[in-house]
Amino acid sequence: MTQHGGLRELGKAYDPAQAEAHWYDFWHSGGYLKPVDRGRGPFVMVMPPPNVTGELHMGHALFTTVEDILTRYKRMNGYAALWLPGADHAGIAGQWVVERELAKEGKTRHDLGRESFVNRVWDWMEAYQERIKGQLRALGASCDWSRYIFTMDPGPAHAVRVAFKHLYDKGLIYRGERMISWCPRCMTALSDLEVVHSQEASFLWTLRYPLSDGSGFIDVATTRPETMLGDTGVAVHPDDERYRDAIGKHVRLPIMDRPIPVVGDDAVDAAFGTGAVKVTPAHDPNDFEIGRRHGLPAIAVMNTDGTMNDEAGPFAGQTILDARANVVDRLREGGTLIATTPHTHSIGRCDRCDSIIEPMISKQWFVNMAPLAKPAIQVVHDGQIRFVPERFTSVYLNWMENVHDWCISRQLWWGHRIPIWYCADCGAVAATSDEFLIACPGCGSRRIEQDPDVLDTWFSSGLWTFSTLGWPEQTEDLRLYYPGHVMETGYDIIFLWVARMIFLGIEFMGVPPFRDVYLHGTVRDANGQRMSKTKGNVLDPLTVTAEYGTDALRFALITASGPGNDLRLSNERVEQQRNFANKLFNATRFALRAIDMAHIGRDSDGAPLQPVASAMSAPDKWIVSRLSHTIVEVTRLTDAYQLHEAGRQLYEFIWSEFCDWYIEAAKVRLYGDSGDSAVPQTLAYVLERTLRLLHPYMPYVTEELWQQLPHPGDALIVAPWPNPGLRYPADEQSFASIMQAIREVRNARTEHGVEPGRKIAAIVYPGQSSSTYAELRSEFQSLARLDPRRYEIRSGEPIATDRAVSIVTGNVSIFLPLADMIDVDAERGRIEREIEQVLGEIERATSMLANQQFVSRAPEAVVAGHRERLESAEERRSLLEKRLGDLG
RNA sequence: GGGCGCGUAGCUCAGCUGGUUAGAGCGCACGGUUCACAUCCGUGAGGUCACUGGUUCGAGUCCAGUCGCGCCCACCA
Repeated sequence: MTQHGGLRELGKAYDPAQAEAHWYDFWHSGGYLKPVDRGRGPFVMVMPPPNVTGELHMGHALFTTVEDILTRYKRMNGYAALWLPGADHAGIAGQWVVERELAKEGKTRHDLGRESFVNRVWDWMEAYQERIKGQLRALGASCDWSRYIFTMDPGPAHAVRVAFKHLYDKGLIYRGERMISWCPRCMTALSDLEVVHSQEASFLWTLRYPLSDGSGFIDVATTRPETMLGDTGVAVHPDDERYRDAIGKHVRLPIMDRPIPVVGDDAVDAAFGTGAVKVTPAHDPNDFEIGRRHGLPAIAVMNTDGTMNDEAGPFAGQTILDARANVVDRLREGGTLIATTPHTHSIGRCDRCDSIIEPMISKQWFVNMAPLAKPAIQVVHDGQIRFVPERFTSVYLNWMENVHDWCISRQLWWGHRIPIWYCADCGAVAATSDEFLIACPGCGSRRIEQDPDVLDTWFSSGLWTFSTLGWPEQTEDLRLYYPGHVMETGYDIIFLWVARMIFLGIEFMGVPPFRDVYLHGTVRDANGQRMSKTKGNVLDPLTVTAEYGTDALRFALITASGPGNDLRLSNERVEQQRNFANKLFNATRFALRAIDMAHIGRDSDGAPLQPVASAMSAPDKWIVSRLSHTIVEVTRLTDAYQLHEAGRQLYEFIWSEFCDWYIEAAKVRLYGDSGDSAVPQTLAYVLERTLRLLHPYMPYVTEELWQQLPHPGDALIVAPWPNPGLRYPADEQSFASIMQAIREVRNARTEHGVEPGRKIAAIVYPGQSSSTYAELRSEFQSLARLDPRRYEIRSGEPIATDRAVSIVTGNVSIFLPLADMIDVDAERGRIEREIEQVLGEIERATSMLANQQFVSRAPEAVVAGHRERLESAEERRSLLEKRLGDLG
């Protein structure tokens, strides 16, 4: 094993573990993972930084695969490819994993205090960052480790403060008392996006509120009876006949026994429930708005920890759910509970901990979105940013056009501290880009205190495309690598992350941070279920990789489904791709034996020369031509982000065309006595380019094998992307026709029960294809397993041969005199069926060609194709009919 | 209440810009130990492309509608 590529012993089967350990080091230590200017300018992709909360999962394996393919592809195409890795401190999720650890020791973060708790989280982050780096390497990620960066590193932290101050100074960040989503378990405010809504079964309770003047009552329907303790009004639709007279009157709130007004408001749906709504401005976003319109006070009856407060009177101290039950009981006893109806409605839960979210009025920091959204909509509208697949464009626009202000403060300890300081003396509020403020900028007082809250983790993520490059410093990296080209991530974080990178990129850098947004789907298990630890259906990338190899996992992931679609992964699927890697490995072993014995010419770069056309026979030209075709297709598909389809075509080309047909045909000349051939040259040429083509998709096995072959340069990872070579249409066709004939002979053999090993006689009337059959005589003989002494190629019209199976393929007649194995009647039946088929073909083609519309409107080539087809079908029919006549 | 995706062989999915008789892998059936590979090779069976209508010379592919499944967004008590 040499440090610099070089020859390694190839075993009998591909051993991924050995190759992976060796080649990753080779790439890394060779400096190939850093961007190197090769004249085509930069290609930049910033990695979505994994949360440092644990192990990598299959979603990470998927994004690594896609991004690594794109990076390797661009690198081979001569771009200074920068794939910038990093990790995210994961705010609330990061805090939570450490809190859970503490819980095992019977402690809470409050037992430690803020400072030592944060230190504890840092310990976790440092340990797990190393793990995550190792896991990314194991997946073959060819990212630039010299630029690896963490969201809490000094650079990004400084960027966060500078960005905050800038937005604050510009009036785009403000502090206000608003209705926000509150998680009573995490004890923090959340943004709308961190609340997951789902339909859950519950009840609709109807409560009776008596009018204060004794003239009757109003029934209200609610899903949250416990909030009635904080009711400060009842709302009805102003046009609702039933309640029109009540507007302006008061009702007496049961239990709390206080008068609250009845108001008329358009927001009330007269058709729902009783048409009257209790109004709790402190605990419902709708009620908050209604209350504001009518000047109703907001009485908060809950604490931030999910219990009732003193305003809840007799229920103070109870949990919300207990209070609900008790309030309902109490109302029932008092006769004011009128009905309890089963009802499913939407419940919001915390994205992290699944607790039920409470809407609460709270003083928080917000980003004023309207001015930022405007240009972020524009750049997508005018095509500066493109989504792949395209359908996500409208998803993005729809969200951005209706975006609400973004609540960015979190009552957590772990994260970027809000860079705002309050002066105890003069009451000044000061934003700073420094880590600490010594004195109040207003009055010079030292009695200042920093806001205790931290920022939403996505605030720093939103700056990631430039904070990673040194911003706000005007670094060389920033100048060279901003804006980037592709942002690859999951469709589930379009709003959380992609949208925010776009408007923050525009705000701070003046131009959008990337051009193409490639979105991948979710990796599911074999049954289409989301993988989760509780379900126990998780496939761990490293376990799978250890068993089948990284290349196998990557290829399984990439070929499973296209961009934007979810995909199913199973061990069987990975195993299939392991087999593919092994197939390629063995094909190369085969080729190497032939190549080692031949003197293979090289071009000026060291790549094997294209074999001399005059020395090539049809199979050589066929495979070279097919390779050229595959290069064109894989290039086109990779450029179009159709990586799954590119992968499939590579699979087809390598397994079916190269291995099953070319190598099998090549053996005839290699092992035969035909003397010199272009086979070793062709093998070297085709294989070397094929490995280059496959390298982004299967980096390890290709590097391993390529190093064994004559090749240009030192490392496949930086070898030039192959240009399509020559096409040989005539040879492609002639070999394809021989392939078809071979298949038909094999078919006939199987149908007639000929033992696989037995060599049989054959008489071929090739007609116009005589030169093809003459040239490929040995290949045909060998692959169809014919007896050389009883294999004849005859000219002229086919002459009946008794007791023979007859095959008509193209315009060629083949007779297999199988004597006693032939049942004449069955043979006649078979031919009749074939004639029927051909007649159908003839009819279709004839009617199409008779159709004036078709002939005049369809493209020339399509019409010509049908003409040719008709011609050959006619010929085929006459051959078949003659044969039928001969059978008597 | 809006929006999106999916429905193609028993299963999982391709089919990219509409153009022969719709493909792959797995599974199934039959048969194979020749010196690249049994992690393999050969042959085969299997599909009214969810349904209805339309556009077109031509539709799995484009349009409209229907049915079924899934997802996203939205402050309907």
